[in-house]
Amino acid sequence: MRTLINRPRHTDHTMHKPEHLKNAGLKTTLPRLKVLQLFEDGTERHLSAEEVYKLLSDAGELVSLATVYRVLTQFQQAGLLVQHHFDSGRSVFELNSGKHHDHIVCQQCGHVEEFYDATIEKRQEKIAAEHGFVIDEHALYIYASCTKQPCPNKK
Amino acid sequence: MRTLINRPRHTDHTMHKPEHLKNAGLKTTLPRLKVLQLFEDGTERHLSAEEVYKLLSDAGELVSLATVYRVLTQFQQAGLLVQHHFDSGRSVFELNSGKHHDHIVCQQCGHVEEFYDATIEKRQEKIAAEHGFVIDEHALYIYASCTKQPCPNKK
DNA sequence: TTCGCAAATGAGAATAACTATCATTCGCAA
DNA sequence: TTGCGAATGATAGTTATTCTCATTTGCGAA
Ligand SMILES: [Mn+2]
Ligand SMILES: [Mn+2]
Ligand SMILES: [Zn+2]
Ligand SMILES: [Zn+2]
Repeated sequence: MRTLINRPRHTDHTMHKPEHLKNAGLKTTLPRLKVLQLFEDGTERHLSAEEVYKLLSDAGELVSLATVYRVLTQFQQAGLLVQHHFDSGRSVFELNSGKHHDHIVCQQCGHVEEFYDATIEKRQEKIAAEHGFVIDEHALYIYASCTKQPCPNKK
Repeated sequence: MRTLINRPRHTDHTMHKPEHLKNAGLKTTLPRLKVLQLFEDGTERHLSAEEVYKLLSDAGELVSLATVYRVLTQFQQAGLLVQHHFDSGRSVFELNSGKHHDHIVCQQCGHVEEFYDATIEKRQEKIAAEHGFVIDEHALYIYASCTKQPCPNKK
């Protein structure tokens, strides 16, 4: 996982956070910056509200849980984050890369792999059309077990 | 949807409910029979715990909500029912037909269409294998809108 | 048939993951 | 700087589901 040290300089492509918030029509506040920072650090791609709260708390960055929930929802509505509903019972968020993808979730360690398959995507459209529907969105979750035992992703 | 009228006679394949429960290693109790009956009637294929509870209550068949939850979980573990997690926030159950299928959920009316696509299924296996995983299970939910307005399934 | 008793149920308390309320604080435009 | 509407924190409230425990029930043994 990449660290924050020796981060590349700002460019049109890598804006810093305040710009992101401005563009999303959200005013620049400390809690919003901290939450966004966490996702942009990229250490963990898929985070639940509780995890965001814990990670910030552990880093001495206190943001109330209510605010974490509010901010995550706002970011998702603004298109900064996308939300997923894994079987775990709580939703997880990730930075919106602009590229749709689906997920493989390891049953041993919870590790998440991403994939995109054009064939599957096309077939879905076809199936929906055949049934008289147009797709708003879809979710494909593959729950799987690592073939290399013990699971190398398990820490 | 198929009706209960002119149901075929019992055969090895179409057992009546007490047999189902016996086979599943569950003792034959009134609440279990009532819940199973509801699903075997086939009027509604995909039911949440709350819906099962309401349908039974409305029919004068009182079964406590706690028992409905317990029984649904037991049936699912016994392989009589399968459980799905639509985006709604509550899980729904359906009779285990033995034939895997995925779902299209209408965003207008909540109507659920079922489909099976061999191409998608095969691709999933391939993708999992490529990533070093073997699939335990998967869920593909297509959230869609009816192209014929207004939605003909909306009651 | 009737017993005995482990298993199942019902009523309601408890939990987990959110969501709403509201008094206080903060960001920012003037 | 100041003023004020938006954002936050603390906490109460919801919703879906699970747990606890006193009471009832299914069913094999007698
Ligand atoms: Mn992802
Ligand atoms: Mn189905
Ligand atoms: Zn996809
Ligand atoms: Zn499938």
